[in-house]
Amino acid sequence: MEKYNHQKIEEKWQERWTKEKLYEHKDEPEKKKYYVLDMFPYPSGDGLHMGHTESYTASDIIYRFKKMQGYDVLHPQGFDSFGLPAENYAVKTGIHPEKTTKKNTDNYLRQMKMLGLGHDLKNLIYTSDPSYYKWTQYIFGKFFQNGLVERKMDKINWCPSCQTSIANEQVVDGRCERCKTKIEQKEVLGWFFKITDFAEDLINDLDKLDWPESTKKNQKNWIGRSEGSLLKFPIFNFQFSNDEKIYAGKKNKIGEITVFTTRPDTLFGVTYLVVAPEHSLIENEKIRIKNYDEVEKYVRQAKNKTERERIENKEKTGVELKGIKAINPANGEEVPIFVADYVLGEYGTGAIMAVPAHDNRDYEFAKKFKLKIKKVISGKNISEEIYTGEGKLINSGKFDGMESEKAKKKITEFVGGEITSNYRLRDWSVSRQRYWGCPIPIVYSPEGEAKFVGEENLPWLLPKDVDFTPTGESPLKKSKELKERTEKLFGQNWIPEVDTLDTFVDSSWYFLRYPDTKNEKEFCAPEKLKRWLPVDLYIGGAEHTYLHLLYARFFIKALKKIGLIDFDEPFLKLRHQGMVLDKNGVKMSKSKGNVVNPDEMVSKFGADATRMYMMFAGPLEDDVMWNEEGVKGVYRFLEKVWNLFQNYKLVLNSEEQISKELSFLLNKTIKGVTEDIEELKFNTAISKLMIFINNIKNKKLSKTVIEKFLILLAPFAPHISEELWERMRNKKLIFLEKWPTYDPELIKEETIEMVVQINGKVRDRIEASVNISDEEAKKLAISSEKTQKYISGKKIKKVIFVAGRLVNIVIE
RNA sequence: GCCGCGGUGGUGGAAUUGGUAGACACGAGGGACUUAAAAUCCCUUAGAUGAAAAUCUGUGCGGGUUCAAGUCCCGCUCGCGGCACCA
Repeated sequence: MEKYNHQKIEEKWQERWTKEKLYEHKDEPEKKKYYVLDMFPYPSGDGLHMGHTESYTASDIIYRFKKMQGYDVLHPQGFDSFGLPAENYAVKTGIHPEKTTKKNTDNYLRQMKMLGLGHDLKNLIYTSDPSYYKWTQYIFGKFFQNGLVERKMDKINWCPSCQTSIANEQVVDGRCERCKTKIEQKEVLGWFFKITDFAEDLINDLDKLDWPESTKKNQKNWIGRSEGSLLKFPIFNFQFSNDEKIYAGKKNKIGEITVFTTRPDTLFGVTYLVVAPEHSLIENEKIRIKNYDEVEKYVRQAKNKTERERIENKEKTGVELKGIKAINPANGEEVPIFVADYVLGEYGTGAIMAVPAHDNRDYEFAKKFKLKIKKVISGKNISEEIYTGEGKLINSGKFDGMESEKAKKKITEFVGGEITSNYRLRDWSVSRQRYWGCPIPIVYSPEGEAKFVGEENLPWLLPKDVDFTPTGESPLKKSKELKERTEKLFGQNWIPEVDTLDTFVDSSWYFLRYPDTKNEKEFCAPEKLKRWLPVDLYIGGAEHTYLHLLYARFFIKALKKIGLIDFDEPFLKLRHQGMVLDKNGVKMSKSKGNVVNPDEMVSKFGADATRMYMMFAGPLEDDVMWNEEGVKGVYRFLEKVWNLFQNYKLVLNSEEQISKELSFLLNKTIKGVTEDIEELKFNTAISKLMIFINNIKNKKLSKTVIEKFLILLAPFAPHISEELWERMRNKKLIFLEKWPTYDPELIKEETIEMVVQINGKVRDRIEASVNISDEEAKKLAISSEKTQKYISGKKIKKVIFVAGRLVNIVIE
């Protein structure tokens, strides 16, 4: 008997499939379409990791399954190939990112083939390729022309030593992750996409998506809608007599502060206002603020902190703006105004009304600065002076006795405020002071006016004459070619934009390109968009919940608004894969030295076993603990299958008649496996395949039984299935076969094991007809010997019959 | 602190969505084959009591709803992930 040689089989079929162009997509318009999409990888030097292996295997299973079910399936792949690591590598080694990228993507492609992944390699996408980023720039231009892009000040983390901007993620304890230098905050002018314009739709449309509930909830919270009111507080300048503490009374109104509050019902309890360090009031009232030096110092300190530092500082800090006061519009009371960094410039209006009696943070602040605390809502306090819930109003003039809910509206009306929604979501800053990214297709006139370079000038190429050593300025600024190009096209003294786009821009629309990757006239032909979009199934990590998935949704909504597409959500169904941990449940990382890579696993166990174990270890969305002991289990299973079916002659009986029992088992397996794959429950699908094999020993098999089983196995373990399929003397590839269907008649059971419970405890099991009547079942249950033991002499209160399952006898 | 997810045998996990808890697999123990080992095959494997039949207990903890709870509700607790003074 021939031994199962995974290496030989896998290499053979990977070559054959390529040769026979199995994965190359050909339009089959008569079939129903199915678009299954992977989150394309960033091609790092480390190659594919096990997380990719897991999610790509999952989508590959769906691809093969749907294809055999008769769908026209699009299963593309590409690379998110712009990005920082390649640039950093270039700084270190002088090797151009283009070269690194090519090397890495080639390695990824080799690994994907090695795993038996069936992507259409004739339609790959590289986001760093001009033929792709031409359309990223085209879309940017469309957004620009339609008012969805805006240029404003942005705050970035700046490392003075590395001379570069640093992502939040790379700031550790306020210091640069790499060189440990203290990070500064720097203000730069940058481009923003107005994602906040779509906040409402981004929340509401989540309801129509088949996405994990947790992901939808998280996105909702991230966008963070809150209902509240905008209220205006007039501000006055106070004239003081000689003594600072005695002022002559309110004189001139100098303006007003608008606050956003979710609790307008507590307006009467306001005892001070707070503005964020960024608030324009401070700069505007410079002359009137008597302690401006102190205020300015505080503001400077606050602004220089990173976002995280500002937040981590639990102790409340702040400075009163002396010389000006605000008036509570509800009761005319004078209240002091503070600047404090617990109020954020970017949220709401950057100013709050403080109600220390009913808000935790205001309370802490008031305690520290010895400010008045005025209770205006009656409610049960839990061990503290503050009550943050709603209730009946007190100390609120004519609103006393009113419920919070109603008072919110009435008080807002009373002071001429406006009821509104506010979002936590911020506009998306897309400018990066980097080289290896998509150039922003903008040029500036000598007067400084920004202009889109125009579709005729796309792709607006990334210049090559650039030294990427960081100097504190965008690398493209050093390109002579870019400058000359700009002047040649637009005139003397025109200057190019030198920032590049956030790589999330590249990945926000790539799935629109796949159906038409070679199109030079459009990012995708309208009829192809119509046929293929939206994506039917998207598989990828949950870490993309907030950025990528939200940005892609925004792109679709923006493109629809502009009229370039006619659907409003990109991904109808979304599933996540879990993390791959080591066998002790610890995250894999280079520093811990516990990283397992696909190359190693495939050479040891083969692609089929590696794929199958990933899928068998647990539900797709759960974390997988990579345990080689566990891989053995599926390997043994494959060996068993191999040994059983490798020889056509040994396997077959001359007669095709198979037992009732076997056809029952086969049909049940077909049903179960089909339904499980449909729901991406691959672990239980595989267990059903195992059960089938465990139960066919000593049974007479036929060609069709074995073939049907092989087709069921094929999406999970494509190589071995194809090999055995060929050995069954089939000429056509297994993946061109039809997915088997089952006969519902053949899996009907005639008898069941009916459980008899007494007070909910199982006391007996009786063989009964599936169609047993209520009355008969109860009679049978009560008359059983075992049951009698428990119920004799007791009074039966109630008997419950659940068809096809059980009888529960309730006794006293 | 807030948000999300979760806690089932020695281990990974299953459970028709309120109806037989522990499918499938790993590991472990025993046996067969072998001079021996590996591989393979067969049996046992939630815990307790028991020679056995059997009985009781059991899905993080405490309550509740129900004829019936791993599944639903309330209160805790522990673990993981994310976000962070969001007014």
